[in-house]
Amino acid sequence: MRSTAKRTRSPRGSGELLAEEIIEAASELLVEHGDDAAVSIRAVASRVGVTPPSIYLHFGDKDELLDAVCARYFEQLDGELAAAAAGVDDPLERALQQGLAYVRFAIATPALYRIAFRQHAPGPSKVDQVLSASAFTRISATVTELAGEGFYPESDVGEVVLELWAAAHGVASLMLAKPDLAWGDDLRLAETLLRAVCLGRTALGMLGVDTEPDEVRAWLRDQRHAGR
Amino acid sequence: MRSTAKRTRSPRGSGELLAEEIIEAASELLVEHGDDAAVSIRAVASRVGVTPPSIYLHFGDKDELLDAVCARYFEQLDGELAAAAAGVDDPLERALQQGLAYVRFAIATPALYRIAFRQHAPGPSKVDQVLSASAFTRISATVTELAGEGFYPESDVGEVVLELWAAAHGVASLMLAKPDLAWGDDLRLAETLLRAVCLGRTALGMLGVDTEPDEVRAWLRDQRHAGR
DNA sequence: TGTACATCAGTGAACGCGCGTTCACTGATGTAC
DNA sequence: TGTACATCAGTGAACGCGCGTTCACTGATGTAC
Repeated sequence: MRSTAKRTRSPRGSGELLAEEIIEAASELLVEHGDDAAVSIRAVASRVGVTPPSIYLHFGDKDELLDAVCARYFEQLDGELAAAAAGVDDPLERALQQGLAYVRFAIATPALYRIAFRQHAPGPSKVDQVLSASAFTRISATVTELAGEGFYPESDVGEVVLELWAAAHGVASLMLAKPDLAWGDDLRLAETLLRAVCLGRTALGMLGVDTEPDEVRAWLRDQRHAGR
Repeated sequence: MRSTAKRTRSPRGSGELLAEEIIEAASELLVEHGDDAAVSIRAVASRVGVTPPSIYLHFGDKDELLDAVCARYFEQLDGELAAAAAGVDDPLERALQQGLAYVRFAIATPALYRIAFRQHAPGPSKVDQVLSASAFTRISATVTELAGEGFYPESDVGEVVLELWAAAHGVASLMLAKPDLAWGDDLRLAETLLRAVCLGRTALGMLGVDTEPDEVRAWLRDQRHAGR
């Protein structure tokens, strides 16, 4: 473990500086090694240029540090989503772009993404707070706008948000876990999937097709026979 | 770690028996503790009623053991998918049922599911072989049948399979990672998502709507205005 | 039928390692008088 | 202006632990003659 040059002692007022450096160092270790085994208290301390016990001046234990890393990661994700949405007026297109930005962000930082979704103790955590205050809210806003335009009933917004998230998460996560599958060169598959989630229910709903399997099937059969 | 009663020595011919017992013990540890940290060579050996070095008579190292556990898990998944498909004649309904069975299986065994998707060394592994020989093939068969009925062009089958898998994986994985979100009581959300993936592209395709964002948007606007 | 031997599933003890965390400590900096 | 003191960011050394893995070994079983 290459240790960095000795850092100069923080000024009196705030050790917040070191806390930031520690989070940064842990994130970098994850990005560079692509493996959470690379993140030990010792490795993080060494990269910051500080001794291991110093970490405990700023974080109660290792778990708290990892939580902070994830919280910061979700803040960055929110930034990416904001950037992807900037200047995109149509809410449908915006939902798509945000979904794609999500997938891009995830596959660019596999180890961080994986650790951000590690299981943690039940109950409210800092990570969940940050997440629901930023990225989640941003997606919700877009979907709410879609609902406002009549794409879905307002009461479906929460559900649609979860479906979009699940779709984006699914494709990103699976691409990371099984990179040898035929994903194609770009994110076209992700795009198709996200579009199906955004529009599928709308299209069916507008055509007056109920979501009951039997009715969907019957409708599709009719369509097929009519179309031939 | 409670150790089990001493087991009797395996008969001469095959130590395959112990290998099976070891895989089983490791799986049980994952299910019971819900945490991969609970699976150590020592813990597995102790549960089988054997000393740690015995494990190495059957598996080259810990990673090989975990691979075997995952391979077995995917075989079981295939069994679940088969059971879910049994007696369901309509391929659309079958795709839906298989997707739901996938989600149910995953959330019933969180730790196993998580470890089955851990990152492993690139290149062909036993896990991937098993997976592509069983569950993956089973889903492909259903989707191929859908294509045969005209739901998609044959050339889209591979893509649709990945989309279905990503959707099922996404919802399962996210439900496990963020159980506090508003998932509802049953798998209705998963069902809606899977249906959107199965039907969304079909519905749009049948209506002659191209998948280009602009055209989709225009079409939806028309629909909305016409419908009001 | 009896005996020497090969086989091989499993043992017992130990290895070195890196881990998270604790604790008494240092020493530079700011503050009170 | 000078001095004693409080503060507190960071140190150095060590703790106990459980881990994966190795290695020489045992002892029951089957086989050859």
